[in-house]
Amino acid sequence: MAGRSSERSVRADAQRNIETLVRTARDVFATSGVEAPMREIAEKAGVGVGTIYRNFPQRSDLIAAVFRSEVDACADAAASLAEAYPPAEALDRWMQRYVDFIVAKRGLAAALHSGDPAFEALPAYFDSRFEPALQRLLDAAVAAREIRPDANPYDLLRAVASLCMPSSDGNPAAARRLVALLVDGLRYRAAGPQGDVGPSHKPE
Amino acid sequence: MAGRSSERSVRADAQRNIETLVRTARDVFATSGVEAPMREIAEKAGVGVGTIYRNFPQRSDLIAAVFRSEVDACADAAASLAEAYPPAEALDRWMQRYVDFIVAKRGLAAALHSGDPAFEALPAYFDSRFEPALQRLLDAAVAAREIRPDANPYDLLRAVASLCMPSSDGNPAAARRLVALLVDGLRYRAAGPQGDVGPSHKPE
DNA sequence: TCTATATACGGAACATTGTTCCGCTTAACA
DNA sequence: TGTTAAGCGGAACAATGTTCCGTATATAGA
Repeated sequence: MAGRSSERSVRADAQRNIETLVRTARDVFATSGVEAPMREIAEKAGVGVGTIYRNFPQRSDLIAAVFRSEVDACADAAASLAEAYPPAEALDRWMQRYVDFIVAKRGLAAALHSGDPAFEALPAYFDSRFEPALQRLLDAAVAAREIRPDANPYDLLRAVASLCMPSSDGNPAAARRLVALLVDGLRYRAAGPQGDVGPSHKPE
Repeated sequence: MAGRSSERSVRADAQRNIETLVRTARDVFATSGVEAPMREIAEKAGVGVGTIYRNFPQRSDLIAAVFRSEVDACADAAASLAEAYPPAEALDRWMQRYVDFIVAKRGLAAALHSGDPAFEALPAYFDSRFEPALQRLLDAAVAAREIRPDANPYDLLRAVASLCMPSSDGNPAAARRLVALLVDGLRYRAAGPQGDVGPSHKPE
């Protein structure tokens, strides 16, 4: 489990299976919900259930792995977007990407509150990946004088998540519009006076 | 389910069993979590599983019934408290009662987002019971000039629920303190200028 | 390249739990 | 008190999480 420096390195087929399983589980969860049977995932991945349990001792471990992998994918998108677009546009696009993540993973998010110990560390992981990613986008946009300087990633992430929660039931489009509005509010042109437009962290 | 005026009235033992089951299920859910086996509930209630399924065709129906019953208990407490205490104190006490409800029913609340059709109507029921109950407490306190007039029940209920969400993981005491602070903020003495202290509904 | 062996695999078997079914019991009414 | 239908208990069934073990194979070393 630890490094590859132990007696024998991890077998290549095992590594392949782990990756295939996480990818397949992601798709199955998206299609059939997070309560999909393990057998179905095993079958779609072309492995036996034993293989799943070898790598993910509990069902919740597989769910957690999918969640982590999706967090990674979304967080990594920040760097790609930052390279491909001007700061403000990269920020816009990443926010929409983040909305997609929140909406798509609502089912998983509900499972997180189930009290299963396998999920304990996930909120911290969420923050540890998303806050730095967003911070970098914000910094770049501020440096380019494209947005107001007084927004912090923690509040923004939570504000967007909150905006998505109620509306994601019906139409994701509504959530996207709300978030677009919020991000627009960060821009200089939208805030003549330094009003309380963007969500900023106020201790007290 | 409807009235007692149909052919034969509901048999007394059936009625008794329904009530016992809801009460027992509430206790079992509180102790063993909302995923407790039906058999355990049946056993603790002293009935067979068949009896449960006669009255609650699906597991989720029993959960919904427990939720509704707890909402009722909490909402009804408002009237009792209004009779027993001066308006502002009744409000205080009911808010703490509501905190207890939110904290205790977090497990159920997570289940509500599972997409099960049996839970579809519960949020609406939640509002339909709590908003009028709190509205009455607020009106009384406003009439007695004990609190600011510009708070609405919808925002207050949601604000308190939000306050409880993160902190309820560790210690309910923290949630209670936060809510106490919030309710204190409603009082006249805490708000010299008409600042934005209490949560008030701002369209826009 | 070939062999030894620990690693990993597949899937049947087991355990737990939601749900159904049906023969028996009993409350309600005349 | 007898009739009847509602209600009851719990065995049986079905679905699903998890374990186990005989078999297959990737890897290291000769």
